[in-house]
Amino acid sequence: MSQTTSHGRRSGCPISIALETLGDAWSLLIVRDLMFKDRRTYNEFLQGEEGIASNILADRLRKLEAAGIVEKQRDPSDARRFIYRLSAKGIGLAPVLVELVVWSARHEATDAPAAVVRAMRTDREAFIAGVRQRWRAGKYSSGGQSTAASSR
Amino acid sequence: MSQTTSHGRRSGCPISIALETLGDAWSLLIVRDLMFKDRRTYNEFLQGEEGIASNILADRLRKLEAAGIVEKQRDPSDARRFIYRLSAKGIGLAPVLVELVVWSARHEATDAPAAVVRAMRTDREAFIAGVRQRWRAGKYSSGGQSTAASSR
DNA sequence: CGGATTAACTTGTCATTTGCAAGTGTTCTA
DNA sequence: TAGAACACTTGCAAATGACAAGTTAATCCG
Repeated sequence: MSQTTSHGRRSGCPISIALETLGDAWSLLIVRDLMFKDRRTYNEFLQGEEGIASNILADRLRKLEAAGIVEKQRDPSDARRFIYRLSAKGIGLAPVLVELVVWSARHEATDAPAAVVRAMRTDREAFIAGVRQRWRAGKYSSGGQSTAASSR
Repeated sequence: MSQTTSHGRRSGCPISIALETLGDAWSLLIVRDLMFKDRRTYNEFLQGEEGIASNILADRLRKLEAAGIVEKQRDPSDARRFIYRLSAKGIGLAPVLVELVVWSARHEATDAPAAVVRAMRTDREAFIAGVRQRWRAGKYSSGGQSTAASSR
């Protein structure tokens, strides 16, 4: 590790700092799972369509928690489980992910429902507000029962 | 490489697809250099404050070009040089980077000028329009002479 | 014109990270 | 109380990353 600055970052650039935590192939997918897919446990992440390896998942969850993006707590109703949630800092990534989806859907062939992408573009603020609301609602309930990313 | 889908992507999720190109520690920094710092040549990227290794830089430039995010051409005024520019797809990442800067500046100690961050937040659309304009202006001139990221 | 310089890479080597398969320890559940 | 669930860990081979030292081609300078 070659570092120039006093606090161990490669530079003070906000983009660079963000990438030190999020700049890899998996971290933002975990955030996506938490934000849009309501996945909350280790096994739910493991079973995601991209097929993350278990050791990498454990490592990334640890780092996301250390970065204050994710919070971990035992499931009160089943002590084998841990429940992972986004922190306020984590849910703050919603605009970034929304813009990334819009960009990707515009330039690549994705399976994102056109209606959702349109909602992200045309009702951007409302869409993000909805994500935040769902997050707040899920904060104290174990089983959130809302649709993952509804348009409107 | 373990891939499930017919076109070699790990999934059809737009975020996952974007991360296959941009999900590493360096690619978005190159985009940042092109978008905000007016760096255009290999050596300018190399001299960036984060200290990318030369082989990694060459690799990422190749991949960004293959992904259609960056375009490469010989410098007409000096045939030793190549000039790298963002494509339309590349400049389309402006909203993503802007949101990333805003998020990062809010949650970490960065050296981003407060005025710039405020402009990004409060005049978001105007800021992005400005980035796009500078990009368009630089498209056919070799030596762009505009300030990197002015507020106002 | 010819030797020094500059620019853009490549190559070699070693350290770190990743991906896969196979465990391990703890808590439920029947 | 025996098994299954869950959240990891460990071991190892392969891929990727960092660092230093080339290499090749095009200018610049005398």
